[in-house]
Amino acid sequence: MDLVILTLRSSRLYVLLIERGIEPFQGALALPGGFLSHEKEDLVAAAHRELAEEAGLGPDQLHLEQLGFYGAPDRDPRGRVVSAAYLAIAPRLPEPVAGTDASGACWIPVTQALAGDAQLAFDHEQILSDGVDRAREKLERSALATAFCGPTFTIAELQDVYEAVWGMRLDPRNFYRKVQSVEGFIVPAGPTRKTEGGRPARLFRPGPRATLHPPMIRPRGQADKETA
Amino acid sequence: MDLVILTLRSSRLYVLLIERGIEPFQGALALPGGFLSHEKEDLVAAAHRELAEEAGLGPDQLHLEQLGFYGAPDRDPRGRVVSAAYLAIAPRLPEPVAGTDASGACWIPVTQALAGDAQLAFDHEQILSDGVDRAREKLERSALATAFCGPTFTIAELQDVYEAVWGMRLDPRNFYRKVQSVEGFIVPAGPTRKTEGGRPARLFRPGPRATLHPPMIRPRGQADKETA
DNA sequence: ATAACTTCCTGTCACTGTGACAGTAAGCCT
DNA sequence: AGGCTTACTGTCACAGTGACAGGAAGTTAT
Repeated sequence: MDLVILTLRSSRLYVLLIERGIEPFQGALALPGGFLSHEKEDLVAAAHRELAEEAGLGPDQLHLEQLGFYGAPDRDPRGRVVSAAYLAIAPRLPEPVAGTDASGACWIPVTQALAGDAQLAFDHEQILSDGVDRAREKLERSALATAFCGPTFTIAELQDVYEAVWGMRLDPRNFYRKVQSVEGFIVPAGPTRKTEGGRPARLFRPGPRATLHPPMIRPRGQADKETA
Repeated sequence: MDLVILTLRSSRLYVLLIERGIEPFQGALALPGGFLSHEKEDLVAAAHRELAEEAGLGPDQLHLEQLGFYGAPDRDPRGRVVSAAYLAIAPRLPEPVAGTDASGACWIPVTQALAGDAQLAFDHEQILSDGVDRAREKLERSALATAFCGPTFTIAELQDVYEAVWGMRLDPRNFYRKVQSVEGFIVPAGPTRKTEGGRPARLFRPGPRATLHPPMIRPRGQADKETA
């Protein structure tokens, strides 16, 4: 079982990778994962267990969904290993990795992990790519973006999520209009305010609606955020 | 491994089901499937093999994609069985099931299979429901609908696909405008014509474009086709 | 042949939602 | 008080859709 754990750090999309301590691919970076422990363990429960062990993440305030299964006969030199991949979205975390048992766990920018120069073990580059694609698509027509944020957030923070995952800049004014027009996407969280430099921003919570209608539109063929 | 094989028959969406000959769930309807035969067989190859055995469908002119894995500990009374589910879309077929080795294979309307009165084996009702949902979503932003048709088709036939899968009626004039405006979705297939009652219709082939921009819009909260 | 009928295809108009802008409001700092 | 930063509100043109009517091209009936 492999896990694609995504989060946001300083306006960039990061993935949790682990340096392998054993062969094959010793020393290379790989997605966290493992095998099923008990005979009667649920797959989702196993994913949550791995998530707690490797990243110290509890099952609350965390999005977890099936990504796919990867079963090419030659993906593992030891023989046929069919792996179930899960996609997890974690909110912003204060510290990279807290007390875990994994040796070399670290957050790596997705752009860097997929650049090609960082060789990932097995077919993990493909799995990571599929996971990021899934996240990009789900931002369009679901409220998944709120999973990247804490319990409350500002609209600017939410926009930051979209820009980091999609890798492009968005117009703040149109973004405000859009997220406010979709009823039930985000709801005001009291008159509370948080500040950081300029005028205080209103806080919001995730709303009851899970699907966005009409969907968020991802501009096509636009310049990458990195080049801006 | 389980297969959700969908097709269109007389403007309705059908799924291929098989009456189980052995316990557990003997006599109940189930999705076709099987276990991996050779140690080094690819998963997709295994799906194609099952597809040929159970439904007589070759790998050409057939859409096949991963659907998900189902691993609840109690899904099979014999113990933990993790199953990989595939979604297959087959074009209109002249006869239900040709010379296959499966005993009681038959096409069943999806509405009937999901009605609840037809108890499916294991968690196959859930898998089928997920497969139909996947197909519904992919019709919105991909050219998957052409997989339900033969090598050439009319626009009315394509609309039939959308109406059957979505379970709702669409306006033919707006549908014409929409599919023609998306460049590369469908391309004219010669000046050929086919007829059936009224004015002959132009024939089209699937175009090079796999994704639809802007996407096909599924009307929300509309009356079901069956009630019209 | 002509009319009726079927199905295929083309237009038109109002409205929703977006892209692309400028401008105001509300806090901090000097 | 002025300047700076960030948060928020409006306005206009345009693309795309929903909801209609009407013409085009065949078959069948009279």
